[in-house]
Amino acid sequence: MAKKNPSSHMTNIDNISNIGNINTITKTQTQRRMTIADVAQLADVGTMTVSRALNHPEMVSDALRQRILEAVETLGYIPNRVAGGLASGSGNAICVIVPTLNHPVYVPFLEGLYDILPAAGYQILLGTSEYLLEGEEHLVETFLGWQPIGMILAGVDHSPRTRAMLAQANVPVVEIMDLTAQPIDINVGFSHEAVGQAVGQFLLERGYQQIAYVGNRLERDTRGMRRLNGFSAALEGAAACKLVVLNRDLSSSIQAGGVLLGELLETYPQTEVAFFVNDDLAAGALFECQRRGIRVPHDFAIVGFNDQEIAAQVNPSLTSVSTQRLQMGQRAAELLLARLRGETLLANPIDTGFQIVERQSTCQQRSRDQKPKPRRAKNLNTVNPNTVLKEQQTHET
Amino acid sequence: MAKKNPSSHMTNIDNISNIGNINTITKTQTQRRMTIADVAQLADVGTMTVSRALNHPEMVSDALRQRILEAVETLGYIPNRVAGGLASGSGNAICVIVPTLNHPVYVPFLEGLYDILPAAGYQILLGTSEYLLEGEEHLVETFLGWQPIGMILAGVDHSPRTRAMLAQANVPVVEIMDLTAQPIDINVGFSHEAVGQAVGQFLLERGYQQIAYVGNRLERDTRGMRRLNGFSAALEGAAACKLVVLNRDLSSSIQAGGVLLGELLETYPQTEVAFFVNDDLAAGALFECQRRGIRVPHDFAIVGFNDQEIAAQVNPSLTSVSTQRLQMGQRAAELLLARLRGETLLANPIDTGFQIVERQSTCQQRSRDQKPKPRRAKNLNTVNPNTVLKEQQTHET
DNA sequence: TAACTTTATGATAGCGCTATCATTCTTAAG
DNA sequence: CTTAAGAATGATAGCGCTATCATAAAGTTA
Repeated sequence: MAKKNPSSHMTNIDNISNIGNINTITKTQTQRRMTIADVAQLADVGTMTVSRALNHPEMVSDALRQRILEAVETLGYIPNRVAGGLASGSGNAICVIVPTLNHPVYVPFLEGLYDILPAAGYQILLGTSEYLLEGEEHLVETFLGWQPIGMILAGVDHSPRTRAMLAQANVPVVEIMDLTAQPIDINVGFSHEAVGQAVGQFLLERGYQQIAYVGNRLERDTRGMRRLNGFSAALEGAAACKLVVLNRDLSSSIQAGGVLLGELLETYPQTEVAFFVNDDLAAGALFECQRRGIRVPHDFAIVGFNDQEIAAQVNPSLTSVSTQRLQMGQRAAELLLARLRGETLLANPIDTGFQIVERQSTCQQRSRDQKPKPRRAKNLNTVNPNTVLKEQQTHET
Repeated sequence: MAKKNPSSHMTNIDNISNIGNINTITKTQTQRRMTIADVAQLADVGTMTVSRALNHPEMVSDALRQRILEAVETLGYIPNRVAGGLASGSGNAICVIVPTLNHPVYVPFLEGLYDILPAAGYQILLGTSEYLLEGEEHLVETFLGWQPIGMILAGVDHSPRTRAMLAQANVPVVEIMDLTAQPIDINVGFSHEAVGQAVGQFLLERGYQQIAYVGNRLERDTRGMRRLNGFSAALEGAAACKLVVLNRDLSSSIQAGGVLLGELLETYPQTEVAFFVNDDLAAGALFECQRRGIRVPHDFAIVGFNDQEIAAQVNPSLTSVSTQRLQMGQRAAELLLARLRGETLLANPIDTGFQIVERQSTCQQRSRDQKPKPRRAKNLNTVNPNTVLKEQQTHET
């Protein structure tokens, strides 16, 4: 086959752009933005009446409200919330800090927030700390300048200055995705130690002994670290059991999973099962196994974390730990709103729990010498991946 | 094996929370937030000097600046940007509207923005339109109330009212992810028609005739629709060629890909290749093929869109169309900043182009009766997935 | 030394809005 | 018919900051 020209494409922009001389800086008329005074004048009322008509309609007579709304329409007036916030002494910004957007885990959580907070009239300011405490500190400082009425932080580890600023700002704070005995204020999450413990227990019960924990940038990933602690604690009891930890500095992703698997098998070829810090890594490891002809779970078993969609969909499907991410976001938002309304929070550190979802990438009973046939993966997609019991039944064939 | 108790875990919250009577509403001292006046008083200067010391340090003598910074430190003063923005007449918010966070495509794009804009001192307000023009309209209205100095919108389709509001607000606008002949202002993206065209051409060249386009919520997905238009146009020329379109209302995801594949094969069993609206769907279809024992690409070929990481990592790897998402975000941010600085933009509709990345899920030359052996997928992960030519060489064996 | 810059600082007046209180106009009660 | 109570509206004074101009202090030139 002849070498093809590289399939790179650019539309002919000339054809598209030579429509007119748009796009130079021809924003001519610097028309003043409409203010509440303009509306008041047009409707022949005072500014306060306009303000009321928009914010407390019930306080204004029908006739005037009608006239005012017409004026608003005519002028295309949009209230300046910055000024409004300043005048009323309380803005409506809620600041949210997550480690990264790059990891699909934070997305459902954010969705939970975006479902609720904007609908309640609040504006979300989002920032990413890149897993750095200093990043978080800097964001908190910046965000506080926006006079937020609430803050939502992923994680319970914060620099002292972060804590100091939050304390002084006197703003409701929700810490999320993790559980701590000393929350700053509100705390919604689950215990990562407990996850590690449970998975360790789970693997022991299934007869695994040569066990690996595979992470990525664990120095920064305090939650991954905490799972490791629980994991390691669970395995400590078992005498025959050996735990190795592999940790590298790759940008966490599917491909990294493949790379890490390669390293793991080179360094510790006797490893029977690996618990990965997330499902992307686990999936990457699985794909690499497929390429190398390693049978999963027979030759090598895989456990992921987060129960992302990919875990349920690959073949063999991945055993993982499901967490209530959307729910965490929603609960965080609800609790914050409740606090803003001045309500007393009954239970505070809220444990949203987790579930080990057992799928095909781990054996139900590891038998050291026997060679069980790989399981058929047929019709898995008709099984609702959200129901643990069903999925477990699948394995009971 | 005995039925295990469902592996659901909750940490004992009582153990954790009964540390003290934190967490009732015990935010006692409603200490007034520090203002610039407090700093001025402590440093024994005027408020303007404080303002200058913080915003234009070079205008203040060393001695005073020193004293002021100390006072700031002592009081833990954080400037109120809301008030500052109001006073100076120009805020520093930049509003960004994307269809969803749920789709990994928008994440690298947002990263591009978050790389550049906050570093330049701007605050990003992010909103999701959920693929609805009314959603976008509502967000634009809300956002304009924050007196943004710039807006970045995904897509070039907007409701008339959205356009009107943007026009009246007189704010620089960047439309992104798509290309149009009539941009509102700045436009960075690529042509989805051209993508469809190119993929159609690509498949024809490889000898495919029974071709499907598989989408999800195409009514809303104007860009997917536009790719379909280009695709269909490209196939129109070929006489023997038949195009079927499958479109459902599922929440786009890997699982949906499997479902859609099932439907496609039931309804049009003779289909040879399907072009999916995104890689998640394509991957889901691939996994379903694996479960059904359908050989890809021999029995059925798959083309995805977006060149997400999963496309390169699954086995067989997926042919897809790569787009410059991170770059689009960065360019958008840069162009917006340039415009804010008052610079003239040379080229305006900027076409960031695209590339068809040929991988293992499509045959290089479809031979209707011959049965080529499935290709080995070995060592694919040593190939840099960002380099098209290398990947194509892989196929030239 | 007078006249003129230059540099550093402060006083003042808003930015666009809303909280508050005063005023007017109704309506009900005595 | 008077008075009290309520409902609707407006005038005013800030919210915390910065633009602007005025002022004071210091340096420069002839």
